[in-house]
Amino acid sequence: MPRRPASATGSPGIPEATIARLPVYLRALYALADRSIATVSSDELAAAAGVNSAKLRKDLSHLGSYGTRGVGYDVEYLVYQVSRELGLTQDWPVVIVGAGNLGRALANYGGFASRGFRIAALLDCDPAVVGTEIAQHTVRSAAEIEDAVSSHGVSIGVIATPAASAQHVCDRLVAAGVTSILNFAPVVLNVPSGVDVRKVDLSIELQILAFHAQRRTVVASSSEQSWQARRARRKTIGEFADSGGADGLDADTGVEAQAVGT
Amino acid sequence: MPRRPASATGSPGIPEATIARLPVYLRALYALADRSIATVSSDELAAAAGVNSAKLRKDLSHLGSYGTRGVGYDVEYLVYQVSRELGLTQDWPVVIVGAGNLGRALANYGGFASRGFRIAALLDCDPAVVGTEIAQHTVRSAAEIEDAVSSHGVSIGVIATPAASAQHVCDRLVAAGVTSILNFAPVVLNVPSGVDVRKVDLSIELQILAFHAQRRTVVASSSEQSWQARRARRKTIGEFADSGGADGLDADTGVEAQAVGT
DNA sequence: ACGACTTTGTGCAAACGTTCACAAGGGCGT
DNA sequence: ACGCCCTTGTGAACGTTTGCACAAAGTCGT
Repeated sequence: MPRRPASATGSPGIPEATIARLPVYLRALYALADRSIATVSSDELAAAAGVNSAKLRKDLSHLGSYGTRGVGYDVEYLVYQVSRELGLTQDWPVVIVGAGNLGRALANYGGFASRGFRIAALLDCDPAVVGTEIAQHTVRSAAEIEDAVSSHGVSIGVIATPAASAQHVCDRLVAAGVTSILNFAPVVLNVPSGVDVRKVDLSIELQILAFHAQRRTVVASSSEQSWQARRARRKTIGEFADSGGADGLDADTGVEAQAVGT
Repeated sequence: MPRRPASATGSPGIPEATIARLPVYLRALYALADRSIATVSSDELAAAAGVNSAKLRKDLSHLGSYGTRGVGYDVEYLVYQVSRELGLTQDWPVVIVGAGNLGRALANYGGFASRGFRIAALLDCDPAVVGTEIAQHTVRSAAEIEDAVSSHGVSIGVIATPAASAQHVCDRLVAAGVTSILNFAPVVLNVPSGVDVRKVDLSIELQILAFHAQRRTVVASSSEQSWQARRARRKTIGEFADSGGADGLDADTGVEAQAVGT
C-alpha cells in the first residue's frame, strides 16, 4: 500500500479510517433524506451509522465545517459534500470479470448504480456464459478485457473469478489501464505501485467470527458472566503464553489441500 | 462498530488487527503445504501474504514461539497452531438466510467447507426458491429459522437478504441463539451486546476505491484549488446521473431481488 | 435584545498499530 | 567443539485512531 503523502498534494489528507466510514454516513444520510428529514444532529447520525458521535464529528470536520452549531447538519447539503469528497459526483465505469454466482450478484446489486458506478462490461471466459444476458448486460468474452477497458475509459476493475485466474486477469486489467481493483478472489494480488487494490474475502470474515465465537465459549465455560463488564479489566493478565500448546501433536497431516474457488 | 474488549476475557489478548490477518497467513500456509514446502521463513511467508515481515513475526509471536531461529517456521505445525487459535479445529455449523445470487455464491463457495464451516441450512422466504436444491442443500423456508438454528446448535448466521429484511432476520437469528453474524446487507444492524456482527459491503469498497481514484486524477491535473469555494452550491441529491437501467434506484435497495420473511 | 440552551468543532491524552533495529538463539560447516 | 551465519522474537520509537471534555458559535423563547 503506497502511502500517500497527504499534505504534500495540497489536499488536507483525510485519514484512511475516516474515508472508510464516509460511505456508511452517506448511506445513513440517504435513508434520512428518504424520510424527508431535513437536518440531523451528530448524535442522531452517529446512531444511524453505528458509531460514536465524537468520531462522526471529527470525521466530518475533515471535510470542512458543514454543520450549524445548535442545529446540526443539513442532510442534503451533507450528502452532496460527502459524495463529492468520495468522488461520487462523477460516473465511474466499472468492468466486472467473472460472471459466476458472485459476478451475477454484483451485476444485480442495486447499490452500485445508485452510487454512480456503471457496469461498462461484464466478462467471462466460459463460452457457455458468454453471450447470455445478466442484469441487462450481455456477457462478453474475457478476451475482450483490453478492449472493454480502453474503449470506455474504465479505471476500476472488479475481479470475481476463481482464485486460479485472478492474478492473470489482474495483470491484464492493469496492463489495459485499470488503476483500482476490487478483488473477491481469495488470493493476494501482485500489482505495480500506483495501482490500488481492495480485497473482499468471504471466508476470512467467517474465520474472524469463529475466533470470537470460540473465545466466547471458552470464557463461558470458565466464568459464567455475560460480557457486559466492558470497562472492568485493563491490560493483559500476566503471561498465558500458550494455553494449549502441547508440543506432542505431530501436526496431523490431514491438511485438506483444496483449491479455493469462487 | 463496538470496540472489542480484547484482553478482558483472561485470554492472552491477541490484537484485533492480528486476528484479521491470521486467515491470510493460513491461506498462504496452505498454498505452501500444497507445494510440499516444509519450512518457510518470515520473509517468504510475509511476501506470500502481502505484508511486511516484521508485522508477520509480531503477529505470530502473539500465538507463541512456534518458529526456529535460523530456520523459519514449520509449515504444518504453524497451520495447526493458527487454525487452533482461530477456532478452526472444530466444525462450525452455519445458517445462510437468503438464497439469491449472493446466497448461492456463498453456498457454492469452496473456501467455507475447507475451513470447517458447514452449511447447516440455507433459507429463503420466496416460495419459488424454497424446495430447490443449491450446492447439495435443499432450500428451506425462512419460517424455519428458529428450528434450523436450535436443532443444529448453530452459533453463526449469514445474512444475504435485501436490506429491508436484514434487521428482522437478524432479530430472529439472535432470538434463536445465534451469537455471531456475518451481514452482507447494506444496513447497520442493531444487536444486543454479546452478539458479534461483521459486515461485508460490496459498495463501500467501491466507494473507497473511487475516492483514491479521484484523488489520483486530481493530483495529476495539479491545478485544483481545494474546496475553499464551498458555500456556493446546494445541489439536490435526487438526481444522481444513473444511466444504467438497473432496477433499484432507491438509495438503499437490497442486495438482491427477492424478499425474505418479514 | 439578550440570556439560556443546544450542538458543533477541536485540543489533548490515551490506546492502538506499525516499523525499525538488534540481541538472543539455533543450525551448519569445518 | 567452535564460530559463523541466519532468522526469530521483541523492546522501543513512531504514527494513527479513538474518545473525552469543553470552548466557540449558533438558535430559540421571552
